[in-house]
Amino acid sequence: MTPVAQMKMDRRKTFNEFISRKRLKSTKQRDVIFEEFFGNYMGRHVTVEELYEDIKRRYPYIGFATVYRTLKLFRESGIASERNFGDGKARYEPIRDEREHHHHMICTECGKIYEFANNQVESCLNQIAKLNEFKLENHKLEIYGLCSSCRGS
Amino acid sequence: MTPVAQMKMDRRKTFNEFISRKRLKSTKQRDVIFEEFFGNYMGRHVTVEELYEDIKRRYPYIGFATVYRTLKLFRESGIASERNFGDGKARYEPIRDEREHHHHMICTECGKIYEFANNQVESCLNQIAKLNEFKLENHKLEIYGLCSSCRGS
DNA sequence: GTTTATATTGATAATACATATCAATTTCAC
DNA sequence: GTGAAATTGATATGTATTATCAATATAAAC
Repeated sequence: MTPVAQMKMDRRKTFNEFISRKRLKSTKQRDVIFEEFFGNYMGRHVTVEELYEDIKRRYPYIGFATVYRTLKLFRESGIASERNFGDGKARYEPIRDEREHHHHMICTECGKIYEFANNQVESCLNQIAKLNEFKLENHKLEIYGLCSSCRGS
Repeated sequence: MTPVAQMKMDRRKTFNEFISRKRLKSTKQRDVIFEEFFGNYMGRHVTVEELYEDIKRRYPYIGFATVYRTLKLFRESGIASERNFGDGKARYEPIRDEREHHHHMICTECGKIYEFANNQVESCLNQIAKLNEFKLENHKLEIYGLCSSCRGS
């Protein structure tokens, strides 16, 4: 099994456990959205609108609000993260590795989103939190600027 | 002159230069909003609504849209920064020292916002940008978690 | 100082993203 | 299978922000 397939299975397991722990129900719609999200949007940052449009083509019976609600469930269950890069739209991203936090560089010219991870930053943040007696739950780090392609023009 | 008063004067100068460079006009409303923002909101993170309500008490003739537009001008001219801490409302903050970037810790329980600055993080980010041939324009870092008061309860 | 071109203002309409509502339907524990 | 409870999709509502526009204020030209 490929690592990606393995990961997807892990997320499915996590989500199923979440569903049963919270006494929720598993539905066809949630299955479809899960498959689409974890099948086609790995490493990407999809808006609700985009995911909905994508799903609607093959599953026209699935409603807009359901996509919203389901992505929120993904977030609550810890298998997806929600981001906001300043354009007013929430973006969702499948979580690949829950241990290694990664961050984003957003090109202000072309809008492309690059990812990076850095251990030194992580340990800095842990230290800062500790120093301030702050119990770190989550953190977000974004770099805005010009990517190598756009800085030339 | 106190450092704060000096800083305020510097920002005023920057803003006036911005105004004349862009062939905009200086108005009573912009003066009032400047005074209020740089007088009472240093080190704070005010929403447009809050600032508007505050100003309206003494200057009822100043409209909502004007406060919006003016804060946007402050941001464009580089004397204020805009933040979004996930509650859907933009928050504005006077820029005190343009050299030293600072960041925020947000308590998910009481909503209180703490600030911190860290040289090591800054140099890390510069390095990361350099490594990726990214021209760094701006960056945002937020830590979410429980503050020392809230983590006990 | 007067004229004139242009920016600004405030009230409000419009937009956009997100959430709430609710009757019909589906799921699942029994 | 039955019934309680969750879910769904369509749509209404809410909330933050932006656009519109006639009236007004500003500043440059004269």
